[in-house]
Amino acid sequence: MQDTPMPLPRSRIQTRNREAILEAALEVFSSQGFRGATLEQIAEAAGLSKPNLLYYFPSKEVVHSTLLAGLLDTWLDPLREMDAAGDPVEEILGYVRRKLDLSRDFPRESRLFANEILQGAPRMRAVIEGELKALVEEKAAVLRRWMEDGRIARVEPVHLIFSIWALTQHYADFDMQVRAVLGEGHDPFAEAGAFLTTLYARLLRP
Amino acid sequence: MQDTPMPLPRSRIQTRNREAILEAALEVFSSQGFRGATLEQIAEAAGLSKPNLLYYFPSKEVVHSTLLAGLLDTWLDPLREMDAAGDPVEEILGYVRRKLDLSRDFPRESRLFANEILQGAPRMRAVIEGELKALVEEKAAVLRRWMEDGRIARVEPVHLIFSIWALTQHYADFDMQVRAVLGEGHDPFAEAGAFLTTLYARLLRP
DNA sequence: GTAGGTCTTGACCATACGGTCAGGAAAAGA
DNA sequence: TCTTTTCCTGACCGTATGGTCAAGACCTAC
Repeated sequence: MQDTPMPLPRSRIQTRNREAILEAALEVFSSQGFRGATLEQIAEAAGLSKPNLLYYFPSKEVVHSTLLAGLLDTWLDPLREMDAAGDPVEEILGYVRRKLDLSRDFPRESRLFANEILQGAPRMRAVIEGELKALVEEKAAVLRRWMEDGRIARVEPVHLIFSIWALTQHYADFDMQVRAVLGEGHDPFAEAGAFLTTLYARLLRP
Repeated sequence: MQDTPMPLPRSRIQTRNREAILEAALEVFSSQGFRGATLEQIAEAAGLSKPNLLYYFPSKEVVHSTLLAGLLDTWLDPLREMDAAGDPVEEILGYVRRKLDLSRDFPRESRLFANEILQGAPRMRAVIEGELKALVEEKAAVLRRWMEDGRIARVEPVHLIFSIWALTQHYADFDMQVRAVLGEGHDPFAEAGAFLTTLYARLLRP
């Protein structure tokens, strides 16, 4: 259920194959969900046989958990970077920008995460109730301070953060729908960037 | 793959059992995804045996498709109701309100839909590229008109609609995360209602 | 009541899937 | 080179799952 905590030494082959497996698993899990994915599919996408995959990871569960574990930090970093000492509107717009960039550059990771939460986060509950919640509370306090100082408009800070998650992740998770509705000749992420900048500038103007 | 178009006569038992199956299937599919759900689970939740379930529906696929088919209209109705003749801000806020009510009252339907889009909408592509796209274009034209008449601020209309989808559906699809971060003693949907009203009022003020 | 249709089920089937294992191929070390 | 360790695979196993079927229970109309 858990990878060895000790960073056991890894040969070049180990490193290469473990990476190939995780890359392939990301592709398959994010587009098929945990139960929808098969070890066969993952192994093939990684250019290995199924037993060989199971030589590097003891079970399907562990592959999935490893992927999720590596994800959260990347996902939270943009929020961590929001600096209480900076200019409020710039800091928030910067956060929106960085989060949208993640959606554009790592849509599979976003969908993997979405899949997990949709199913009730059976494998991430602890992390969400711990690390994630703590970070949100910390940053909500920063936002509240800015509001009290009259530097941005007053809105419920936690829901402000939710709105940023919802709006940015939508473009990764619902990519198919977004592109279908927009039709050809659009750059969803560029347009989203412009739209979201306007939206938050207007919302936050004191 | 498709239900009989003819509304064939149904006995009371047929009606009751088909309904029980669809209700149970909604519960299971929305929380486990298509492949994660088993006929056994659905049958049990419906109070039937597996072969009996298969007496009413020829396959798992058909149960799922039937569910999806019945969904889209409910999902699109709030947008359809947005009236070009009404007051712009009121109409848009009314749409947001109705969509948020759907998220609150039919979260399972929202998650079923989200699951489907996440996997690339293999069973809904046609409908999204047809009906959904057409409706969005129609309403985007209404919004654009309102902008040209100076009755609401100028923003990209289609992305405005996307933002409403993203923000309202987030509270259904990511319910688990929202509640975990908010902690006890919160009413996510009530708070979301207040937040979204403020957000769109400020965004749209001419 | 009873004949004819509707509904229900236990037993069964084929396949897919996660996972194991014994042994061979390939590297790495001596 | 020879030995040891790491890597890889074909064949296999047990279980879960979607789906079938023959036969019986239950309704309902006459």
